[in-house]
Amino acid sequence: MGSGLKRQGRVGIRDVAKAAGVSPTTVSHALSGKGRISEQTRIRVTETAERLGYRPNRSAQHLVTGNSGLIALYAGNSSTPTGRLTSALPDYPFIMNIAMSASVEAIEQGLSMALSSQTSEASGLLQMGVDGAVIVDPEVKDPVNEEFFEAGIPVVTVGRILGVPEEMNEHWVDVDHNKVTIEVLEHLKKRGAKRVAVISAPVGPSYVNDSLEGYKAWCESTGQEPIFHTLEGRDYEQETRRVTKVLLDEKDRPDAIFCHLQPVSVEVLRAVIAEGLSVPDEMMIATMSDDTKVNNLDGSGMPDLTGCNLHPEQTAVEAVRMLAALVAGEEPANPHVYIPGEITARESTNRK
Amino acid sequence: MGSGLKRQGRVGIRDVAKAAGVSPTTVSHALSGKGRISEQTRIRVTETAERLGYRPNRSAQHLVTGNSGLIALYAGNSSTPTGRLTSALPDYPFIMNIAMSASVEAIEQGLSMALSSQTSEASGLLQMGVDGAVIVDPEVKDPVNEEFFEAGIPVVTVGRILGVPEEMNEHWVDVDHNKVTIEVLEHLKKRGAKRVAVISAPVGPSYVNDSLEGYKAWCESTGQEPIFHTLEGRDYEQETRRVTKVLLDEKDRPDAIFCHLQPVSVEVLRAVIAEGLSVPDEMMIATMSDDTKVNNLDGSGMPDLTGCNLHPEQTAVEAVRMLAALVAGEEPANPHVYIPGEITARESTNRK
DNA sequence: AAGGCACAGAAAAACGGTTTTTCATTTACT
DNA sequence: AGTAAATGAAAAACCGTTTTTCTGTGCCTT
Repeated sequence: MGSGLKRQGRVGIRDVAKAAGVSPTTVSHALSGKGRISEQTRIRVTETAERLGYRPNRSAQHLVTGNSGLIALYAGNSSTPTGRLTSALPDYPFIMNIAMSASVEAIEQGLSMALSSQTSEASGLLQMGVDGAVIVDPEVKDPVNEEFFEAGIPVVTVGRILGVPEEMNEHWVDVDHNKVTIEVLEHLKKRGAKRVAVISAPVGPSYVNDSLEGYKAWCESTGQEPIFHTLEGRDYEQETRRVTKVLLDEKDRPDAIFCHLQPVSVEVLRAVIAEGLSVPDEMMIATMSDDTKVNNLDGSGMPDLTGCNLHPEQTAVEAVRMLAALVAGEEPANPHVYIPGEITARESTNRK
Repeated sequence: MGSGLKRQGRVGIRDVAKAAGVSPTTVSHALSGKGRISEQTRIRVTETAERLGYRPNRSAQHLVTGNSGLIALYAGNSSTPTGRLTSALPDYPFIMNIAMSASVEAIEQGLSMALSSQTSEASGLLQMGVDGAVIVDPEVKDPVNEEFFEAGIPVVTVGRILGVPEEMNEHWVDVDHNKVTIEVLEHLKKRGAKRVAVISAPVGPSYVNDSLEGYKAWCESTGQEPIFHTLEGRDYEQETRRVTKVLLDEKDRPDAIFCHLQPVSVEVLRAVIAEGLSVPDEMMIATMSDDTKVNNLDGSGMPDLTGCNLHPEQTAVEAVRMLAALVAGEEPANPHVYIPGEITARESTNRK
């Protein structure tokens, strides 16, 4: 008997209360830390709950607190130069890793997360009454930002929105692109690079600014003249080849190139090799966004690309935690979180 | 006043009841079609609800029905030969598109969806009490299948589990790979191909079998001798180059190659061009999995790759709908759904 | 004409928590 | 000593649905 019944064995707050010899109220208070109860009771209740494997029913919690328990993850149309209007989510492993980790962390926090990569979807979720949103690589131009802001629901961005008043972008998590850029530059220098050029992603996302700032500061301190190109056109592959050619044809040719985007660095790698230069001996190449699946080019005759581990998982977890706090009405410990990234050295910079 | 209060204006079932001059019970019945009420009342109530913009509170619904309102989307470790143990989700745009569309359809169905790509995550969600799961490209070997099955929660797979008893894989949505394969072969033939070779993904997922079956049937009917290679090794790029070389060196060389995997066909394209053959004139190349971002190779000097539109969005929607029905305790209209795919002809097969 | 039976709808009882209110003890203060 | 305040915990109310049970009707049957 009972095998056909749903969730029948599930232990509820009343079971815990009975087992601990207290009232349901006390259990609720003990676990949430909200009421006034003695430390002794709190401990006893907590242990009992743990022992029985009590898990509060999320629906019941959300019902009484009045929120939906749903958060949105929005990664809008990417400004990276793919040449087509494409949503960022499916295309970039970095963002996908964020989505995955965010999803499991949301569950952990008693929330669930819906994916959206288009304005209409985001608006739909807003109508639906989401409790909050994580916006990945936000852009000033994107109307979605304002929509969420005006709806008054909490938002945490991954990356900052540049050029808006502080109160419109109060909470964010960001990878320290400035620092990781400098780390890469130092690495290149240590491996013998004399002149390092940068091929930057199109301006828009904050990471582009941060990285370029890091580069300029580094040039300042090392005395190197800055050499950088920012991609702009619709066809990034062609643009990349053009820029690469310009760099290779310079009288005082750089001997290392650092690109923001992984596909760009692959293209650079191809172009450089096609030009007859050896990598890494005559030219070192590194990328900021790292896609391990693609960067490991074993057997293709091309060296594996040095990249950066930008810790998408950790970034996601921090963003969701911050958002969960905001949704619960608490002010997060720190409204701005920087995640450190680090270099993943591979063959393309392994000059001896 | 009230601006600080949460969701205060939200219209509930009582508001609708009051406006329609009936009891909340009647509203519930009118909307769900469950109780016994007159057609006239049902219409009046439905219109009132519509007019007021009534949206049922999901948490309240889930609370009373006893389920969590959460479904899992699981895409396990891919068997495609990346050479590394990598989770399928972030790497394949096809799967990501499924995840995105599934997420929004879940919301539409009053559910929310959690992503998982690792056994541990899937198990965690199971513990958490998910109401059901969508498993993408399931494999017999994956213990997750059995775990869900034994937990007795409804599962819909995208693609079939081969070699298990019917009752272990009752519900699935599948793209008709057999048919789409034949469509590609017919396309190649019409463009003048005399001998078409196939480079297949490693066996495991049902689509590999289906496609190869289609190929064999087509060969049978056209009288062509089947020429196919199945990738197996850990290093698919090297393996692909080896296989391509074998094909090119044959005495009666094929003049068209159809690959299951998009990265494989890119590698084939490179190898063929490197060999000095012109595409599509001397060799046509097509792929089954289509990644528009990567296949459009404008400006790289390589022709765009002909692929197949496998309709990941539609697939996802069907799968989630079926699962939603199962979760609600209904038997879906059709336990097996085939989604038609079609060819997207591009330059790599545009022989004149 | 009375008993039974559909029928349409309303009232009441869950669902599993949280929050507010109430109550019974201590402790503290004049 | 008597009252006020502080403390710890229980009781009650509530969140917004669905489900179960109940109440009137009017109609059919005999």
